[in-house]
Amino acid sequence: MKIILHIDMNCFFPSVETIINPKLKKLPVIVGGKNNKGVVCSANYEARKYGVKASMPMFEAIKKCQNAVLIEPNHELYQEYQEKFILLLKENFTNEIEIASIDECYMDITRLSKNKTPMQIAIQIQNLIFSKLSLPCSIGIGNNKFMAKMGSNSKKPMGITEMFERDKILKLWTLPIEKMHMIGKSTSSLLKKSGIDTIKDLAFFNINELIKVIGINAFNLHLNANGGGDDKVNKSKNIQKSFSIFQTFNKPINNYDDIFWIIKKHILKIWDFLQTKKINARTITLTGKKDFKTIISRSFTNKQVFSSFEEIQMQMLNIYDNNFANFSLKGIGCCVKIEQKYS
DNA sequence: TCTGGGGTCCTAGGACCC
DNA sequence: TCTGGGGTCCTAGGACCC
Repeated sequence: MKIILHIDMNCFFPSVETIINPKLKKLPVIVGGKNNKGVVCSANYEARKYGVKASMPMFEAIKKCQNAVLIEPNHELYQEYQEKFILLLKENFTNEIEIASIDECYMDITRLSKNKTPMQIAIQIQNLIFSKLSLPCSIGIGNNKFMAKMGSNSKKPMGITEMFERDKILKLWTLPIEKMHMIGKSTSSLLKKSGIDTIKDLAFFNINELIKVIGINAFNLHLNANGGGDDKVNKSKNIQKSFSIFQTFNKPINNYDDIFWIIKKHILKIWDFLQTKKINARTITLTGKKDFKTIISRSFTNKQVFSSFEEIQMQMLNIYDNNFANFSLKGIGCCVKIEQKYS
């Protein structure tokens, strides 16, 4: 049986901003879109006291917390701090780390737990990250990734929660279905229509009936609801697969000159990224947002990797001409799929 | 006269996450 | 006052090859 940890940085973006600018300490901080536009990426606990939550529209957040310090997201900075805490974990604990997102990772500590309990290791990790980087985190401990993730979710900030088989009945099954990892809006609404309101309901639901409700995904979710799941910490997932830039406009646009410059601007950033990282791409995707729900994407794959900025630009404009020319667009995004190197 | 089956690559869209 | 941006993974279907 493996021992898996899930490390989750607490309100990571505001925490990093506070390291850079210690004056923010104890002030309500909201990282998100500017000028009343966009949504909240992340808010610290001082702001959350006022009811500010991630993914809430900015205007609403500002209304709830008028004295909040507003900061535009700086992804490069957060990336830097992610690298720092991952390095810290590798140097002091284990290489068996799977990065799950900018502020979370899984660790396989099976081998480390010969001499210490998982709880002791988790406490050490939490203390180390806090003392070296001033970053608070929550940790979940389980026998697979799902249970570890559910553990770290259950106590924030600075929590450590065991989520083993023996904890299933009290800590997992009592949760409402929408609190389950990988169950979002659409799946939870399907499940609720079938009378599944808690994770326990899901665990006891007939698997064949469940397949009829949510399709092939039923197997995995049913396994998870019963406390099982994937226990392989997969280092190969740490490789980035794509890179994209998206921009939403105040008003829909269909003027070709405007479109041309926006696409060019996006591709310049993409080309710069490819050059800096010394990586290649041969598949590009243009995404157009017609309204806030209707998103269309069209892609093109070249025989060889693209060798110049101009080549990508030409193909991207081609995609636009052939698929989007008649629409007004509320947003435009460009994406490249990264070709993995073989060694 | 009938028309398999395995495999790969590509595309579009959807669900989910932070 | 409207509802961001950057990712991952999965599915299903079509084209094409042998």
